[in-house]
Amino acid sequence: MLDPQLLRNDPNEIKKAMQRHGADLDVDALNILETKRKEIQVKTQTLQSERNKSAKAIGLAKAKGEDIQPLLDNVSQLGDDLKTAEAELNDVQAKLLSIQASLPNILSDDVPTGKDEEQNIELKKWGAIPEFSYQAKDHVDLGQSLSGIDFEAGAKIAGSRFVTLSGPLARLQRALTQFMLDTHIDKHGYRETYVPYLVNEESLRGTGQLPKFEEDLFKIGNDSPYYLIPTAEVPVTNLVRDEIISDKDMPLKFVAHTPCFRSEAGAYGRDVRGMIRQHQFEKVELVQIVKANESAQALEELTQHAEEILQALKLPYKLMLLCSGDTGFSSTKTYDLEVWLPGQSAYREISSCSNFVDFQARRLKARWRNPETGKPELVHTVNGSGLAVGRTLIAVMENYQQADGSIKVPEVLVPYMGGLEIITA
RNA sequence: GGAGAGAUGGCAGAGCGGUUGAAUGCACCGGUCUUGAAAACCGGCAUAGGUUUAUCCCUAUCCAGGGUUCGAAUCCCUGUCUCUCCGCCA
Repeated sequence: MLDPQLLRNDPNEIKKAMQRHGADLDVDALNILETKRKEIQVKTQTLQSERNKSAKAIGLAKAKGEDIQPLLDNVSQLGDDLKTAEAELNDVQAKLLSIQASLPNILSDDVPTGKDEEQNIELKKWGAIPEFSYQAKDHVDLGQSLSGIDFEAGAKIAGSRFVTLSGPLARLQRALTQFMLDTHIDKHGYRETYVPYLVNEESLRGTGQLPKFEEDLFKIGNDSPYYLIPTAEVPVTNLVRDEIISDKDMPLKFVAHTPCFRSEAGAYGRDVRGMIRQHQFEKVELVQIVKANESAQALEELTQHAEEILQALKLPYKLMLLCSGDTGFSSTKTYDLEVWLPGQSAYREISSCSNFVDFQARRLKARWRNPETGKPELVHTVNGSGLAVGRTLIAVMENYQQADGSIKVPEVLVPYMGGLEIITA
């Protein structure tokens, strides 16, 4: 959520910023509502003030044993007026809030203007693209010939966009997860966290998935529903909801491994082959809770931490700066890491790292106490995948494939594979 | 699943329906004292919103949402969460 103060003071400037992020703001409607809000709020507060005064007067009179009936007569109308005014105020404020909730974050100045992913900027290319003396196989073929990936079984048990892994490939996915966690914990200083995979509505509001993106989520129950997490960002970032963090605990750096669940409602026909786009996938997520002036730097570092995993696995990748049109709703600036997939002869997203500044924190009421002022200040939140494990598995399989269909185990993973160096059928 | 207890400031913990935004203690900040520190003493110390150059002032907030009342932290209802006992269970 944007700073309402900002919205009030300079709506036209916000409108411009919103257009860059592909949203619009009806300034006139906003101004009308704002004026109305002020008027009704003043009226309501005046009435409340009157009520409080007379209630006190009555209390005093009663204590002295005076006749309070005339005072009571005086306030008979007040209650109804107040109730009407309060109802009106609630109404206006709800409307204002829904406008605010629908507005995306203001993009950072260094985010290039652009329509879609075509206009993203390539900042870096790392690693040599492997060459094969044969037509490179994709992970589907590799996995089936190794009897380690079974899409039919996934479909039978659950439905489309589900998969089962077994044997060494299942272990390879676990090895990747462990390797990522260990690296981030031991080398990058993150704190391991275990969190619920089902969350309530409030948590999803906090991180901005609700109210706008409900169709991307799996919902369970109706009266007070749970949602399957689409990313660990939701439960992990909500750790700091309604908290005031002590200065000496800042910054907070969390890493969590969770399954992620996405309905992929808008993705019919996209990536239907293989396990690129699943309803359920594993991800290791990095979350940093930092002071306001530290978030830009934190994004750079966090992205670096994700890159180091790819480098350790010797997987070729590109670092992309997303353009305005491709940057997510809550983000001010996003880097994507795209890994090379020989089976597709293409780079595909494997990590997305974003700086949300105070946008999530405002909703979350996530603050830290600044010792200089003694006052609580909103934190900044930064997060990114470090990495999407399912896609990393694919990348390893395809990049480490050998002519006979076997897969070499990346050096850093061998200890996690119980010494196994080659996965064969 | 059954029975009971509870939810109050950064933390702990008081609070007869009536100047209670809330006692007290701890923590924190400033000061006195001290060679320095500790102790002691004095003072300050919630959050959000409205108005304001600013001070002031006003409003809201004692888990959440309703209700009773001139007036609710306090009474009633509903929900959420926590704790204790019993049962069940990985």
